[in-house]
Amino acid sequence: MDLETITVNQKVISAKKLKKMFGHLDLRDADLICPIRDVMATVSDKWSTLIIMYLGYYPVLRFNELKKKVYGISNKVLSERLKQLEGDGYLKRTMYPEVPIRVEYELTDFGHSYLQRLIELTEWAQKYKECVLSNRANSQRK
Amino acid sequence: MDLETITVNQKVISAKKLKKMFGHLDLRDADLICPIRDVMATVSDKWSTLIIMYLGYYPVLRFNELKKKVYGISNKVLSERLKQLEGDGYLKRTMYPEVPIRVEYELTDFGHSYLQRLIELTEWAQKYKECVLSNRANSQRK
DNA sequence: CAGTATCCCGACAGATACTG
DNA sequence: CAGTATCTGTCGGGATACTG
Repeated sequence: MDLETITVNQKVISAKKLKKMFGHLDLRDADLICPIRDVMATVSDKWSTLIIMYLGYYPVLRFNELKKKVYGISNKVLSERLKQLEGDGYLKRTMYPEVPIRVEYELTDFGHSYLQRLIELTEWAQKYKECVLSNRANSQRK
Repeated sequence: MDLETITVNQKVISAKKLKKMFGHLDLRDADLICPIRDVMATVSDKWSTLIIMYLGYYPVLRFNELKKKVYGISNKVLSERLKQLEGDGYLKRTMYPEVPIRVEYELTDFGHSYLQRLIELTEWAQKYKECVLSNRANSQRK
C-alpha cells in the first residue's frame, strides 16, 4: 500500500492546528464547530459538488445544460441546489428576458476558490481510492 | 469581502485539472466520478468528520469517551461510523479482553493523511464562513 | 426554457431497552 | 464497558405534471 509517509511531527502539527482552530475541543456543544459545518453542508453535498465541478469545467451553463451534465439530478433538486449555491455566493445567476427565457450560471471567484479545495480533495481521493476500496473489500470478507 | 484573488490563469488551471482527472466531463454516466464519491461518502459525513478530528486531537479514545466528545451522537450511529471508518482503513480498533472490556480507537497513518486534507478544508471554511453567512443572510432578505 | 407544485416512498437517524 | 436490537418518525429525494 503506497501511502505518503506520515511522521510523528506531522501528527503533532495536525493536533496543534485543531487546537488552534477550536481551542480546547473538550466543548460540550459543537457550536464552535457548527458554523463550519453549516458552510460545508451546502457545498459538500454530492450534487452540489458535481454542479461546481461542471461549472469549473464549462465556464457558463444554462439550467437544462446543467441538468444534462449532472446526470440523474431532478428538476427539484437542481433548482434547490442552484438557489443555495447562489445564496451562499458560490455562483452567479444571470437571466436574459428573451423569449424563450435564458438563464446562465457561472462560478464566482469565491466559487472558484472553493473549487480549488475541492480539486485538492478529489486528487487525494483519486490517489487513494484503490487503497480504500481494497481495505473495504478485505474487511467485508471477514 | 476579503477574498483571495482568483486569476484567470487559476481558473484555467482548475479546468485543466478537472479535464485531466475525468477526461472529458461530457460523460453520460458519472461512474468515472463515483468511485471518488464512494470514498468521500464514508468520510465526509458530519459525524465521521468529528470522529476523525477528535482522534486527531486525542491520540487514543475509547468508545464511551468518543461518545462524550462527539456530543449528540447515538450508540447506533457511533458504532456504525466506527465500523465503516475501520473498514476503510482510517482507524484502528484495539480490544483488550479485560473485565470490563476495553476498546481503543486511534487513527492509522492513512487516517492522518485524510485528517490533513480535512484540516485544510476546515481552515478554508473558517476563513470564509463570515463571508458565506452574510451572503446567505442577504439573499434571504430579498 | 426554466423552473414550481405535488405526491410518494425509503433510507436513515434518534431513542430506548437489552446483553456478553 | 462496548456495543446490539428494535421500533418509530421524518426528511429529503425521485417522478411526474404543470406554468409564466
